[in-house]
Amino acid sequence: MLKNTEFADKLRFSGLRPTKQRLKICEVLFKRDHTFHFTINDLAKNISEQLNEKISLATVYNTVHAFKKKGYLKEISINSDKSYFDTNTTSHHHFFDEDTNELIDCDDEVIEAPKIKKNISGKKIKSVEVLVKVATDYHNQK
Amino acid sequence: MLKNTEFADKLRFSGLRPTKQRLKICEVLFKRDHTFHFTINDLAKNISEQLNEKISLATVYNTVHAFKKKGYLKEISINSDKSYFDTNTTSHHHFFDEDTNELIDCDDEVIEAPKIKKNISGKKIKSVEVLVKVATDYHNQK
DNA sequence: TTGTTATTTATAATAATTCTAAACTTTATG
DNA sequence: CATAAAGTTTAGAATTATTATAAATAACAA
Repeated sequence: MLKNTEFADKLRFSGLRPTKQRLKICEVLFKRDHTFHFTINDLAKNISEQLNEKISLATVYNTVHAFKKKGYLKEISINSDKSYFDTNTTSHHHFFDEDTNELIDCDDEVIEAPKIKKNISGKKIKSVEVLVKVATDYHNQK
Repeated sequence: MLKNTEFADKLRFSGLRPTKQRLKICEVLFKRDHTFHFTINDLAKNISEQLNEKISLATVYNTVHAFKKKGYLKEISINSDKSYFDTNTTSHHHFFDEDTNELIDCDDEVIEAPKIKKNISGKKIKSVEVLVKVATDYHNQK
């Protein structure tokens, strides 16, 4: 768990100025025990509720994208009209519960890394991710 | 390769009335040798170019969603502001080329199905899909 | 300090998608 | 085959997520 000065150092180190807004967003995102899956709106809501402060939506967008670019956040692929982000930036997989729209992280202990037997020639593999969609049995698949 | 009357039967069989518009969309989507990855706009463009006809965008949306619900199309998960669909509804995997934004299908011969060692209790697995992102080496990961 | 550069902000612009309600088709039934 | 009921199509409006803009502000280096 990082302290605020450590966030500042880390930001500076990545070439991002440690502004009030960015430090607050760090608090909300990274001062937690578990992975956080969120949309920009979830995050904006958390900021105003937890810190009782308002950061302009544009800044939240800017910051999330800056953090993603620096590798502090990951964008998640699910079929959706919104973008989801993940504070877990390690290589990992997901269960997606179609009943509740909940996304659950898991690692290679739960889902064994698939073997890639051939690759596209001239290209390097950047990431390998598995998405397992689940639902209760009676639920029609979407 | 299906004929138009066969499309009509198939639609009727799934409880969808075989309207002119739906039959045309079937032609564009399913009278082809290879998998088609498309956005709604790609499809609308194909309709107007190939058939030289205009189907209302709303209808294209309606139809694609109806076809998806009936299992004739699959929605694909990539981080994007658009929804992508796939005429390949079998269980399969994807390479995503970050340089060109191209999506390439592959099956278990190329990417071995990952083993799911634990599942969420009370849930049934609806699908298991692997997404492999690739890029040329010098390319910064997105 | 002071000047330069990065960042924040409110707001406008854009783009994908969904909604609406009227017109039109398809289908089932008498 | 006439007709009514139900399903579809349509243009356009509405909604929603996201990006762009440009002026005000804050951080940094000298």
